[in-house]
Amino acid sequence: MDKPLVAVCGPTASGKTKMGILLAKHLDGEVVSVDSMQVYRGMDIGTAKPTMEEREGIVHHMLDVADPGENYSVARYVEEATACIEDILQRGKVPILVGGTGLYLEALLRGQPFADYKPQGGLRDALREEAKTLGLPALWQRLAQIDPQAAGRIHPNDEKRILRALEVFGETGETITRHNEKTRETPPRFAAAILGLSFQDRDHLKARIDLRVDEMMAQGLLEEVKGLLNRGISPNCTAMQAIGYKELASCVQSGAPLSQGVQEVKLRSRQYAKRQLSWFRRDPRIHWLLWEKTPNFSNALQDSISFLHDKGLG
RNA sequence: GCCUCUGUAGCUCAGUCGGUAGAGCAGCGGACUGAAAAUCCGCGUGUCGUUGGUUCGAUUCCGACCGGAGGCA
Repeated sequence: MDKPLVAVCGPTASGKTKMGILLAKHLDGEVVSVDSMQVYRGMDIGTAKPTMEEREGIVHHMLDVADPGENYSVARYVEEATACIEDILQRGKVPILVGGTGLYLEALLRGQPFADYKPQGGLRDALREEAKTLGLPALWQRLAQIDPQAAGRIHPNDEKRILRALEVFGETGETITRHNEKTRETPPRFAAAILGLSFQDRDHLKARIDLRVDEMMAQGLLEEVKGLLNRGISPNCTAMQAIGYKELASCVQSGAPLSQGVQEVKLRSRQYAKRQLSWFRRDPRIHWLLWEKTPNFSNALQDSISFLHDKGLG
């Protein structure tokens, strides 16, 4: 705690990257990406990873730290990004956390402890298998027996969370409810001044998303996706769940018209932006900067600086 | 020109034997603690093409008109 840093969050295509770089230049900082997909090497266009030119000499961390074939996770992210932040602080620079993955940002700032085991063990697969054979309701019933609170909180259709709760219990002997309680008891590791970027009018965000997807196609997103498939990256792995990748990959495999795939990417991006907003909007710490129609970075920078000043930064 | 079919939510369509209507998708809202660009939950937003007629009452039945599709000439 008590280590001040800056974060920039918001929905996709809201201008976080550019804002982060402006702040880093102004505060003599380095950017730490908070993005669950930009961690993968070779996934550049579709994840809107800043190019070397766009970075303007600002050092970026947590990009290209995993192979698309690996299964990355929040736990690994928190560990690695924490090390980056500590290092930046030690060198007397300001860490600027930039990205739209809400869970990663929250876990990172909180210094979230995770249950001490490797999820690669067979239990997760075994549970998944049981869900198929016994049916999900049976597993939810089991959860209700060992952890009624969790069962009350987790919807009977939410397979991922039911399996996760049973997994934590199976691996550690502790319920997920107890684990979560313990997490909440530990004080946050970092204090951050958090800026949130978005548009006043959702239609303007939609327009920006559409435009950006078209730009990605022009930059060769299709080739990037084909390249990953040719390298033998499975369409089932986590990296290929990324928006833009999974739609085009299925286009390539099914032979469906590309225009249809592009429409799908735009649609899924829009829906993703809504989920991001729903995550960030509930966070009262966030200082929002809302674009009128298009981003106005110089105004935003001024606004940010005075906000940071109030927070004792800058 | 004549005949047939058709017009219902933003889109695709169901339905009302006459009592003002409902699905999927889209959209909107929400949840989220080791896959999170993932996963899950909730919400119907409507001159039932227009206009006359019959009727206590018409989106529903009848006529005319308008738009769309097809057929015959």
